[in-house]
Amino acid sequence: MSTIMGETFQSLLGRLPVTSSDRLLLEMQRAIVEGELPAGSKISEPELARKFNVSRAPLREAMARLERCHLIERIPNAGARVVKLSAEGLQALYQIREELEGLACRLAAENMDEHEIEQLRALLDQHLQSQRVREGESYYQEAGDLDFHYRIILGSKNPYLINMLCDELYFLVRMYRVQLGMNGPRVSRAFDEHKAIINAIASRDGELADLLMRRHIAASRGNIELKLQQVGTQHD
Amino acid sequence: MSTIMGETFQSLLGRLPVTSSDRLLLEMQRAIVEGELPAGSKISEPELARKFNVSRAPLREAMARLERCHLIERIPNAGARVVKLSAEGLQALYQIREELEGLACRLAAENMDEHEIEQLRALLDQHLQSQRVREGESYYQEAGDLDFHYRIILGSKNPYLINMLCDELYFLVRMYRVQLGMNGPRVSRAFDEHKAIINAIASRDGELADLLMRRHIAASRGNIELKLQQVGTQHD
DNA sequence: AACTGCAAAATTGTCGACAATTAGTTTGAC
DNA sequence: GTCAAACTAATTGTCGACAATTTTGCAGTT
Repeated sequence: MSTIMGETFQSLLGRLPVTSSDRLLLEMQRAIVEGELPAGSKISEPELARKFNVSRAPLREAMARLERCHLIERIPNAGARVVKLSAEGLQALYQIREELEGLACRLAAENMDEHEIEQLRALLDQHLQSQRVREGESYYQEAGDLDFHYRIILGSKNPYLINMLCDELYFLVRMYRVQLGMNGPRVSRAFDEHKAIINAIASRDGELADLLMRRHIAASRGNIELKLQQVGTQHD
Repeated sequence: MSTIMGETFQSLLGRLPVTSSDRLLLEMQRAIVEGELPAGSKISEPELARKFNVSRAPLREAMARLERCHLIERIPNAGARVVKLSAEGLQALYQIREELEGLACRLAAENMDEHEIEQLRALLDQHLQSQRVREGESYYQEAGDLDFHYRIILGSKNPYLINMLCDELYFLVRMYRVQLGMNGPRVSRAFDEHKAIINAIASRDGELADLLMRRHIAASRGNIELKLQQVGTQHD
């Protein structure tokens, strides 16, 4: 239904970005996730409206959607700020991720059809090749990993779950990953974990898939937590 | 920073409804939950704007927030419709509720302080008295039950979890409950389950509290599913 | 020097009108 | 008679300006 430019990023719930508000949302999401708009920085509506050459109406709508995915925080009559990354935030976010993606795995084991599972396997093989090419490189893996998680979440066939994870939580997850990176031995280990999860789903063992996904996410959290400590909490 | 007038009613994520958009949101939430705006009915922006004597700007913002809590569904250029209740929707919603509220219980057992637990106990006693007065009556219980769940969710101290459950999912839950009712022997049984959950939290047994809450929600789902079958799926 | 009150600036919230798409319908040609 | 194309109508999306609050800075007083 989408696949707009080869890149199958399910950015906007399946519909392609045509309106000004959509483009603004994508651009600002990217800018925040990649740190171009620094964490904690204040966002001025008139200023950004000028910068992007649009009126405040679509900008406000985009900001409402940014707030929805927790990338900005609005204080009623004092403006909006880009969210700050923190150890507490990471923990709170990943607590929910463990729970919801575990559920997604369990449901995916029940609801994904054989064809979807086969596609998921193909995706993993493709990642393994890529990994072999660039050893320990993290960036492409970052997108690939998300793509893997995306497909499982979609495979759960639960619309609320899909909405929550893909549209609300994942941009924050990406923000932590992009700004704190994922590399080292964790990369290849993640592949193995992915493989195990697929196997569990393919054998329709929802309980096992659930457990493996929780562990996978917990390990990922541990890795990011480490980075966060190294950098120190990013204060203003 | 907040706590503007002593009353810390968490109605709108902590801030009290002052703006037109806020009032619209509350009014439309109520109208949809109570069925005044029928499920599946089309929502016309100009029409509603006239009806509420406001411009389309705050109305659109309110509708964006209604979409966020799944009370309406927007099709890109074809208008918005009030969501329809269905057995599939109920199942999908309660799958997530079980997971997230189970987590909330586990976290509440860790993070609620003694004072909060004491207040929760007082709330339950208050409900028992009310119940004794009006036997089997469901409506007051409806609000009371939500209040109970609310406090536990808040007790989890996880902001993302609080946001998801209290601001996004609970209006739909209320819609199912209000339109399909909860009565009969389920009412008094729910009280006992609440009591058991509190006890688990008070004894800091997060695992047990988690389990009990999942069962409690599963039972509630079974009850509503029954009603849904009796009424038949509400088509247009 | 500190506090109170007022004023000015900035910001958010709201309005009415316009523009761009899209759906539905009518009309025309084959 | 059926298909197609254009026209009409309705809806959504966008704009620039205005209104209402809130914050900030300044002045005057104690």
